[in-house]
Amino acid sequence: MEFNFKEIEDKWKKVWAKNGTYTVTEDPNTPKYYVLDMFPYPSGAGLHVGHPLGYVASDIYARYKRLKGFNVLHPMGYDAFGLPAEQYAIETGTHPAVTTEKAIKRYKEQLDKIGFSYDWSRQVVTAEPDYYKWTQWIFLKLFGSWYNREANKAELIETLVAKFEANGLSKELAREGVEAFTAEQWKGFSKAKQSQVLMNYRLAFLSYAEVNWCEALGTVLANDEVKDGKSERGGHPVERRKMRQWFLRITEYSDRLLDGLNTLDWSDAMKEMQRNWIGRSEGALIKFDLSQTLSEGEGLNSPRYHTTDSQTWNTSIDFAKEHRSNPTEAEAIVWEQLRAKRTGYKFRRQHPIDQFIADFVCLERGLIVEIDGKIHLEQKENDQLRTEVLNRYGFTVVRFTNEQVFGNIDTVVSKIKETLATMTERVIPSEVDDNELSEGQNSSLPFGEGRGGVSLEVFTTRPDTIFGATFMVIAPEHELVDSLTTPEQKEAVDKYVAYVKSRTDVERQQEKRVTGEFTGSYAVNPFNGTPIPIYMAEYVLAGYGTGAIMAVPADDERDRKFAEKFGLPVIEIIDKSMYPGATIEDKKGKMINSEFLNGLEVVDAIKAVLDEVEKRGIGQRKVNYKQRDAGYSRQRYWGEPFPIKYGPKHVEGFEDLGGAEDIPVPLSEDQLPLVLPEVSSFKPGGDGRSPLANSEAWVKAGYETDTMPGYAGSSWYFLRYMDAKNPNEFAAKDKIDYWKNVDIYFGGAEHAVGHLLYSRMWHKFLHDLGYVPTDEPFQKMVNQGMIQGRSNILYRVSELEKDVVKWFSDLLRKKYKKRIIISEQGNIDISIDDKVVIEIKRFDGYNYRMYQDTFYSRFRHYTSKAALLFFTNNIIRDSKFYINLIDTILKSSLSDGYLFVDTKPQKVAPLYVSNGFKDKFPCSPKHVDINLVHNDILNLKEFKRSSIENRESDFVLYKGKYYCGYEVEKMSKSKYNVVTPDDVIDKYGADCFRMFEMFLGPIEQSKPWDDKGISGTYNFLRKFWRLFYDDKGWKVTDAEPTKEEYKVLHKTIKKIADDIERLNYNTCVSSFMIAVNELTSANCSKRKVLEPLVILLAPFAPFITEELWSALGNTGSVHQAAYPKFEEQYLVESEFEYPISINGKTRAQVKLALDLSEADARAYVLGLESVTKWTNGAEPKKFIYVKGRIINVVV
RNA sequence: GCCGUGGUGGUGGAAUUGGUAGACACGCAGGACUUAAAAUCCUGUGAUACUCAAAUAUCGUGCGGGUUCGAUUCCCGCCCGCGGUACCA
Repeated sequence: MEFNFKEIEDKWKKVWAKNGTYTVTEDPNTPKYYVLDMFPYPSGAGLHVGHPLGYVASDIYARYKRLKGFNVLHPMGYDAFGLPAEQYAIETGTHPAVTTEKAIKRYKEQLDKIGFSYDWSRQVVTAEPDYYKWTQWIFLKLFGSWYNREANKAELIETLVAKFEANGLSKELAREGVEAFTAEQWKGFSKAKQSQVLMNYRLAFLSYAEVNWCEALGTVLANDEVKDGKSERGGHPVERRKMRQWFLRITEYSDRLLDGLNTLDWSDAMKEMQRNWIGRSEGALIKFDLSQTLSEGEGLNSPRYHTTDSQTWNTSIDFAKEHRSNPTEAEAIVWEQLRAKRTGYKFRRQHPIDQFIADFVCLERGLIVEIDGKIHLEQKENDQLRTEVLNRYGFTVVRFTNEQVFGNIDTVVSKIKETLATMTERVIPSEVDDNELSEGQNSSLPFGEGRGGVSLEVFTTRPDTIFGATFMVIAPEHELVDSLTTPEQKEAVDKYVAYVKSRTDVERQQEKRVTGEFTGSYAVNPFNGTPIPIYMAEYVLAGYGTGAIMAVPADDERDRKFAEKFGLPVIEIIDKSMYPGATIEDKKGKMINSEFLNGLEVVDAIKAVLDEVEKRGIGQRKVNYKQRDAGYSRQRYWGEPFPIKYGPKHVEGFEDLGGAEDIPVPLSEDQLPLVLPEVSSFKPGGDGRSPLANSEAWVKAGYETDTMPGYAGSSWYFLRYMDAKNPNEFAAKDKIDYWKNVDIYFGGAEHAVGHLLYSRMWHKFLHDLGYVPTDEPFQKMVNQGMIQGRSNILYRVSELEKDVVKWFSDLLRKKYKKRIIISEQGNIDISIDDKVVIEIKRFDGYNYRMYQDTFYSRFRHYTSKAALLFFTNNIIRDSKFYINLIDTILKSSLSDGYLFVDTKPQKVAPLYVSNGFKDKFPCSPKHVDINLVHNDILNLKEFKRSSIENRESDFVLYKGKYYCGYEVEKMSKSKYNVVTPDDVIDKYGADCFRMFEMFLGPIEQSKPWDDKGISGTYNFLRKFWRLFYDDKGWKVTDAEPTKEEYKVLHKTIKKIADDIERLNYNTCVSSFMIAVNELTSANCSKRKVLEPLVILLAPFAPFITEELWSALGNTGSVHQAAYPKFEEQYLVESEFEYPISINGKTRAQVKLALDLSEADARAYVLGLESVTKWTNGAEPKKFIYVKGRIINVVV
């Protein structure tokens, strides 16, 4: 009887489904075991061969644990919200729900084919309201909670409010940016003000963060949609833009997330990555005063700029700074218009005047611009008073509303300009004495208030190196950039800031070139007053520490490079001569050139300098975390809606606010789920808002238009599996108490610092509120490697002028050698012998006449040379013609006054060149769907049919064919390199597919997909089958196995059980192969050997084993059988064949009894001819005898 | 850049605690069966040198050093691939 996998697999799939073989229920009498897979995002491309790698591994483990007697929870579901479905919706108009449902159906089909033992009754889908109701519910809990640092756990916000009501803001409760208040004051605060204060505590809170804004697409882009500062789709410019967004206060959990790692059975690598991500470092905040002497900024001595007294300045400046870094959207827009003297006058923003902070002020003319409808309401309440006071100091105030700013910024700006035009220099009324106001300034008030305030604060982990700090570096987006920049440096700084703005954080840190710019200002070393120049550079990020560093070139590699490039001094401060081999960053050595620190060891110096810093009040010790609070808003449609309305218009009880609009108010639990509305269009809602803004009803109701990010639903799904259909709770308490947490979690290492940190935080949070009994969600973690794809690459020819000029001039240079000159400026791109000049333009498809006319008028006067206008598109396609043309002109007399304009390009279409030509053209690589490619040859017909853009494409072929390049990389839809398991299963069956994936190599290792070796696994299954059946049929006997046959069995039992526990599945498959090979050779078809072997193999190949189990006459399922016992007695050996090494090199083998003593062994071995050959009879220097391992003779 | 991880025959990989490098499988070559092919089975297969052959020697785990009787395994310094780098999932 032949092995017919199709029949067998169909048959048992049905039986399992009918019998509910894999359905589990909570059973307090059986030990539980929870085996979890990272759930997939159901992409339109379907499951690819990389997904099942982890699923097969976990399925084997789950099945193994069941055979070992555990009650195993092994569920599957879908992370169904996500960008791809939304992108598809934008392109095609298909609702993401439809796309997603289709994809899920396909995934389910594919998964079922592979024979997984999932309990499908527990399936969850994050995009279904039944599920996201609870995601929203948890969000409400986060919003309604704060982190009590004293209790070191999250608590409901009510406990905080109670504390405020009792004692006001106590020292323990102080948070950055929260102004002190008493209990009485708290009670007197408006609802809005209270809400604003509480926002500093909530675990889900509103704040500001930069996003990738693409004006042309009118949308916010994900980081991987941005390449080189341009949008990946369309190549439009992308800018960083600040927006108000939701955040999760994960930083409150940083320490617990770190400590928790010690209790987890994860790989060291994984723990290390999380530790480094959280990045706890102990150091100090140190304030560097700004230098007065070296700055030449305006107004230092002019009374006109003294706008408040020193005490008020000091309290106001913190507010001002805070506001500067967190402008409202309207303020940000206005600032864009006012900054950099765009109105002709210098404006400052968030500038303290008297006891107030002006939004924008032009000190020169005394004009204040106020934007209303913003967060700091305390100012609003004093509008009247404020205007009066400001007038008294000689200021005029103009006000605009948010609506005016959003509506028409141009009108606002021209109004400001008009007002400025009517004003003269600021007149200080006589009754005000500016000098009086500025009394005491020389000690505490800022030199250089005009340059941003008192001091520059840095965070450093190496305060001991402060005497080696020869310059400071601030992030280009640092809040003080504008004020630190001197007029002379302004242009350069603006240019640099613009450059940095176009780059992502990753690009900035990757940059190998050293870039930066001098601000023109200086700080002073707080210990010895040495002036230190302040630079800005992209390698300093605003989000880390204070966004400013003291650079110590002697002790930091990056700082050193920077110093070299900008010619800054290096002061050696640590003598490492007594530590040879210590690297520059090791904390070893003796301090030198460091005043009071001289002679101290680095570790002691750190302590000493910290004490001194605190004593002198120039800074304090501080623990800093690299980890930031987690951005939780996405300007997208396909995500969970926030259960939030904005008061007061839309929420009862908020009538008392008068005008303010942006106080978030949570929905009540019974209003959940807040279901995603239908929208008229999936395109962005305009002005950076999500497509939800396209729903009129939604906007009218005052709902938040952003949605939650991808990780919202996936941060807690493993809890829902415990009680997937519960309509009343996210999961019932008794079920959570039974299943507790995940025992083993299979997933990719790519989630190390995203999903795995967020989930841990959510779990800890739910634990704090008493909803889950465990503090950690995933006890053991297995990282399966990725199966990489083999992508195919097309080479698209660039038609950018600069690329083409370079390429074409290189071509010409080959022919004319040194006669070619490339011109950097003007209209001429290339000239040859000054006889022929060539201008190269990228033709945009319109205005051909315009190109022609400008060209003629420009070159008409050229009487002694030929001027040629070529279009990039045309030259690339027919370079021979153009070179011939040039050649003809050079050789003839045509050149005098000859003007040539290229004919209009036939079409503006992408041009691709075959691999082999790619170096001959200016090309950029582009992925192509591997389904359109066979053996690296592109199917042109199908390619052209695949999209509108492709239909227009042109090709440069090699021998009549288009050869693609290839690359091994992540298998993903966006790289068009997905291989699905379906074909493999059709051809070889699911058992074979499972075993082959395992056989490929260790699961934690990545490897490119290649099914070349699959026939080996297939042969194994057939060989196994043939132990039971031959041509004549069933051949299993009840005969007693031989000792050797038992040995084969028990060797295998031991090996398989050991390897499964260690998750070395690839060697399991090898051992099965060895066992089958040995039994085949021994012609063994004995039940006593084969039956246990069937059970051993069952977790790997569930179908064939079930069939054989039933054929052996068993009634139940093999997957519910008992795991075979290993018996040592069959493996006991009395002899071992020792390798005999001479000087560590194996030269001979000899069989010796295992209980032989060293002396006997020595005598015997040294007498061997194969040994005396090397020793020449002499006594060896050494004789090494490792029992059961090796014998080594040293001569 | 930073963090993590990997590099072994023509290929995927094995070697579990420092102890016979290349298990198992693919591929390839030769042979058997067959009219033939497929399938199946058998033999060989790291490189080099020598040899009719058997055998033997030298080299060999990304590169360069080191520790050790002995290193794929431990240490130091490099090179390259892959994953992550906070809005792909």
